[in-house]
Amino acid sequence: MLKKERHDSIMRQINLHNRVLTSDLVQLLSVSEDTIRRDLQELAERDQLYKVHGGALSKSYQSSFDDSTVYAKEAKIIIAKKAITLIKDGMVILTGGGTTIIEMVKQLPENLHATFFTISPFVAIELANYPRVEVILIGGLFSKNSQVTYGGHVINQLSEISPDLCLLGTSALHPNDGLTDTDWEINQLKKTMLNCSKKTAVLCISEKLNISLRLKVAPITNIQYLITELPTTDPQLDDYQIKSLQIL
Amino acid sequence: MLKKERHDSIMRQINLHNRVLTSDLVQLLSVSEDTIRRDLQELAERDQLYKVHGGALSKSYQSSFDDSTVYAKEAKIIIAKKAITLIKDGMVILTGGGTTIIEMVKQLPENLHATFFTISPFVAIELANYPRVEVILIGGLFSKNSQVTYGGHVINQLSEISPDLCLLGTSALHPNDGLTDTDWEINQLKKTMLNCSKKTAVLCISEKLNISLRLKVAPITNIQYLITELPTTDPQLDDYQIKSLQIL
DNA sequence: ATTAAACACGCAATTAAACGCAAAATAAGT
DNA sequence: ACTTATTTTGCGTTTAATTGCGTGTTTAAT
Repeated sequence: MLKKERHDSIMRQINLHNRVLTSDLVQLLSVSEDTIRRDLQELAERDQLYKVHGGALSKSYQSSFDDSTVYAKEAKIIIAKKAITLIKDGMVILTGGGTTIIEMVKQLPENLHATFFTISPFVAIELANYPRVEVILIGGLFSKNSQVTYGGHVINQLSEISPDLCLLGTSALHPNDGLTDTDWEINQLKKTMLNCSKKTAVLCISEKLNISLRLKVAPITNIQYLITELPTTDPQLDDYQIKSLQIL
Repeated sequence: MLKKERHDSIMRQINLHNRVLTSDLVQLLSVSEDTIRRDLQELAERDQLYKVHGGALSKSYQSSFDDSTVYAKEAKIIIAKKAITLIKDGMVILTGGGTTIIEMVKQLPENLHATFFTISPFVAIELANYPRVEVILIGGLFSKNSQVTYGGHVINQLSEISPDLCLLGTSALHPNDGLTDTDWEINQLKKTMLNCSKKTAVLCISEKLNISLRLKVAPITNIQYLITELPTTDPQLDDYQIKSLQIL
C-alpha cells in the first residue's frame, strides 16, 4: 500500500472517530508500528492531526471538548468585533452555540435593539443582559455534548422563522467541502439554520480552516460571510476568495 | 483511553459541575485511583484546576453556576434531599427555575434514569451532567428577570405534555391564599405547569411561608407535596396540615 | 482517640516510542 | 534491461512513559 493511501486512511479514521490508536492502525493497515508512527509523525508535522502517546486525535476535537478555558480567546474577540459590524438595529438574528458566539454576544453594543433566536442556553443567558434585545430560546431536546437544543422540535420551529442573519460557529471549514461536522443531529440542525436564514456568517478561528469532517453541512457557496481573526489579505484565506463569499 | 482524552473528560466534568470527586472519575473513566490522582496532579500543575482532598475544583469560579453565594444554601440542600425522594426511575418531570431547583438537580443520584422538561436553561445545563437523564428545554421568549422561558409558545408546549410530577420553586406560600406571585406572565406559566402535571411539589424555604403576593397562582389544595427545610412536625407547618397536602 | 477513606511513594509489569541498521522496494539514469 | 541512488520499511534493541498494586502515611470525621 502506498504511503499516501495510508495517510488518507488514517485521516479518514480520525475524521470518523475523532481519535485513533496506533495499535488499531497497525491491524487495519497491516504494517509495522514503526511505519504508523512515522506516518503519524509526518501528519502531525503537517498539522493534520494531534499526536499523543498511544495514538492521535483530530485537531478539531480539541476544542469540541474544552469549552471553558476558552481556547484562543484573543482570536475569538477579534472575530467577535468583526461579526458585530454585521448586526444592525432592528435585525432578527439566529445564532448557534459555542464559545466564539458567546464572545461575540459579550461584545455587542450596550443599546442594541434586536431580536435574537438561539439554540444555546448560554447565549440566551448572556443576551439577557441587553435591555433592548428580545431573546427567544428555541426549545427541544438538550444535547449533552454540544449544549444546544436539537432534534425535530427545534427543526420545526426553525422552519417557522426567517431571520435576517444566521451566525454560526464552526467545527471545520474547507474550500471544497465547505462546512462539515461530525454529529448527525447537529448537522441537520445547522443545515436547517442555514436554510431558513436570509444570510449566513461563519465565525471560524484560523486553525479550523482547511479541515474537513465526516458530514457535510453546506457548500461554501451557501455562506455569505466568513469571519476569522486573520487580516482579509492573509494567504491562508486565498482559497476562500470567491465572489459569493465576503471575508471580514 | 488516551491520556489526553481523560484530561479533557476531567476538565469537562469540572467545567460543568465546578467540582469533581476522584471516586466518580474512577467510575466514569474506569481506571485506577492512582491514574486519576496522577491526572489531577498533572492538571493542577498546569493550573487548570485546584486539587483538593477527595477530588478537584474549578479554577475559574466566575461561572453563572457560582453557588457559593446562594442564599440559605444549607436549607436548600435539605429541601433538595427531601425532594429527590419523590423522583423515581422512569418518571417524567417538569421543573421551573430558581436556585432551590438547581440545588435539587445537583443532589440527584448519579444514575437516575428519567425525563426532565424544564423552562430554565440553568436547570437544563445542570441536568446535562446526568448521562441517563433526557433533558427537554422548553423554548420561548426568555425572561430577563426570572431567567426562564415564558409566553404563549411555552404555554402551548406545556399543554402538550403530561408529566408525572411538577417541581416548583416558590416566591410565596400562604395557608389560605395558596401559591401567589408578582409577575403576570410567570403567573400564567406556573398555572399551566400545575395544570398539566399529575402531581405538584412545592419547594419552599420556611421564610417564604405565610406570605401572600398580589397574583394568585393556585389554591393550596392543588398542591400535593410541600417541601421545606423544617422537620415535618415543626409548628410553623401546623397551618398546612391538610389532608390533600403531604408535608416532607 | 479511633477509624475509614484518601493520599503519596516506590516497585514491577506492561506498553509505547526512539534509534540505528540492513533488507526491500521504488525511482532514475545509462 | 541493468545498475545506481534514494526512499521506505521492518526488526532488534534501547529508552521512555504509563499503569496498577502493595505499603505506609496523612487527613477528615466521629
